[in-house]
Amino acid sequence: MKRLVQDLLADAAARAWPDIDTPADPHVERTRDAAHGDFASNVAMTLTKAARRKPRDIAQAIVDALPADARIDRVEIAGPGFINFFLAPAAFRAVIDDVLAAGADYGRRAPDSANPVLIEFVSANPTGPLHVGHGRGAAVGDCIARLLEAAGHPVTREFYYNDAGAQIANLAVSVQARCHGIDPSDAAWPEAGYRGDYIADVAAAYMAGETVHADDRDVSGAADADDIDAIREFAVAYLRREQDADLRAFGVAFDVYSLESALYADGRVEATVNALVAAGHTFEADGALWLKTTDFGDDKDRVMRKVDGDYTYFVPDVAYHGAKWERGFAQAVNEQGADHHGTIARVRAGLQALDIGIPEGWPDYVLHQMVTVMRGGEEVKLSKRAGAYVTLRDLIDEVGRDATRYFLVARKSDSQLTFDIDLARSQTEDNPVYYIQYAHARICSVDGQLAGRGWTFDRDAAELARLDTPHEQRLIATLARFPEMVEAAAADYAVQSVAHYLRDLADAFHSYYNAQQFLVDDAGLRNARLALVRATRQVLANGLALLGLSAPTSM
RNA sequence: GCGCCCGUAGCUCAGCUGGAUAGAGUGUCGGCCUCCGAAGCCGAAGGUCGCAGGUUCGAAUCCUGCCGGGCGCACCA
Repeated sequence: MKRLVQDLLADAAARAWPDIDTPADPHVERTRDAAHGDFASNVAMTLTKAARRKPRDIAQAIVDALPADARIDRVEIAGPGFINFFLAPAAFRAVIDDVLAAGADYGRRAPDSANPVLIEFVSANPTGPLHVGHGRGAAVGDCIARLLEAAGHPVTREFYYNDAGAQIANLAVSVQARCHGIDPSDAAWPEAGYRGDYIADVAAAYMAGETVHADDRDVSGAADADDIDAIREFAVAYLRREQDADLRAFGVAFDVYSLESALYADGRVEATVNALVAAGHTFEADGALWLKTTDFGDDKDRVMRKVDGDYTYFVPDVAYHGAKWERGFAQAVNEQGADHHGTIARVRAGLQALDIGIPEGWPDYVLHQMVTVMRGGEEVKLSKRAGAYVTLRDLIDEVGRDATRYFLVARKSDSQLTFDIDLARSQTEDNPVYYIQYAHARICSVDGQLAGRGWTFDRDAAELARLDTPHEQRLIATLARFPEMVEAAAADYAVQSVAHYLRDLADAFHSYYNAQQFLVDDAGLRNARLALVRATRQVLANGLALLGLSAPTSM
């Protein structure tokens, strides 16, 4: 509908002012106040300079040139020069049939294989259990993936992790110490070792010769406390298995796992270094090889190869993203914690230096701010080394999967988030997610009542024209807004919009429910109201699915 | 010191990329179940949109400078 209004306006403006450059895509928005119609546009105000006329005069000229359309009831000029559109009631109500006909596809665009998107998220290193911050990344990333799918993109969910490097070496040393019976309170405990109790679990499993399955690999514990390579391989597999179990419990699944070690094994890292050297963007200094990332907007040059001959993590990062590009993803999204924002400029710079046609702003980044966890009125510090830990698993167990997911996506990811565990637990009955799910369950319940009274829903008997109360108007308008919301949220990676929309929709429904009886004797009215309510249930379910939440039929 | 993010009702947060009288939830106060589920509804109170300038018909939104909070600034990832 918004599209229609935009097209009419563009047409009218062009005809009213053939000489000026009128917008092909004029700004149109939904009104907040019903007195302003259903849609409003400010085009007239934006043309004051070019047309050298008063905004209201311009608006009048545009309105005079507006093509007639049966779907538009009337058009008014208001305020400083807004053009307000009032939809024809029949066109307005058509959304009910649209929803019922489309079902789970309402608000979704047909998949377009020409626009695949890769979204990388979580990407936690296998050095410990996932914590709340990873949980936010998982919830936000998965929700973005769902939004992009709804917007018609084939989506690949990818998890990248470092399975070599210094952190992993530290992990292996920590597990080895536990294998030798050393614990963090002993003098012999490694300096920066991971102190968490889970390290002891890994060591025990390794010494017991357990076999773990993770990421399509099986690894058995060699039970040899002196074999550091075997320990490392086992520990990585063990912790990856644990992370995946938690992610599955959270309703998050990945299509592809990428390992940093693979980039070395297949020569990709070496090839990337050679390409960068050949492109002339490198130099040697102080015994190290550097990349002139400052040529591409970074604030300082970066070391690629250290004095000891090893590459810095930044090199495989560039190699990895170069590979992503070559896999055909013109759109790629990286969802990460904001504490890694410093790497963005250098990764993009490295990709520019490769000179293989990657656009400057590629890939897109969505950064989520820190999650502060409160428990017992105190902040719980998240430190893997200290071992004080609020795991994602804890939250799922204590707060519930749906509520945890909802809380983690209901806020703009740019904002810091305070997750009060006690509050989330004690407030389970006041939880916003229940408010939304309750609306869905209530409608299902109405359906049950319908059958109990010997009626069935009959769309053809529904007299939709009788849906004229303010509650009904508001509910219909909210249903009509869903596709626009999905499109905008997908374009902006704005997961919180979905949560807020669902709140609004549930609100519109609950008010209606309390104001009007649906199961009335008058069949024309009853079926009309049922059509509206069923359409509402469908959109609630579609929206909940975008967040990865369940749509219970009873609670 | 430099860079990024955030300051909106007592508290937690929205605000559709510059629009009309700044909105929800929660908390406080007052109402609503012989009636499809009260995990609900209706109403009241609650604001210098951190501060100061600037841009223009119009600013919570864009620009600049301050103030406050967070996160980064490795030959760690």
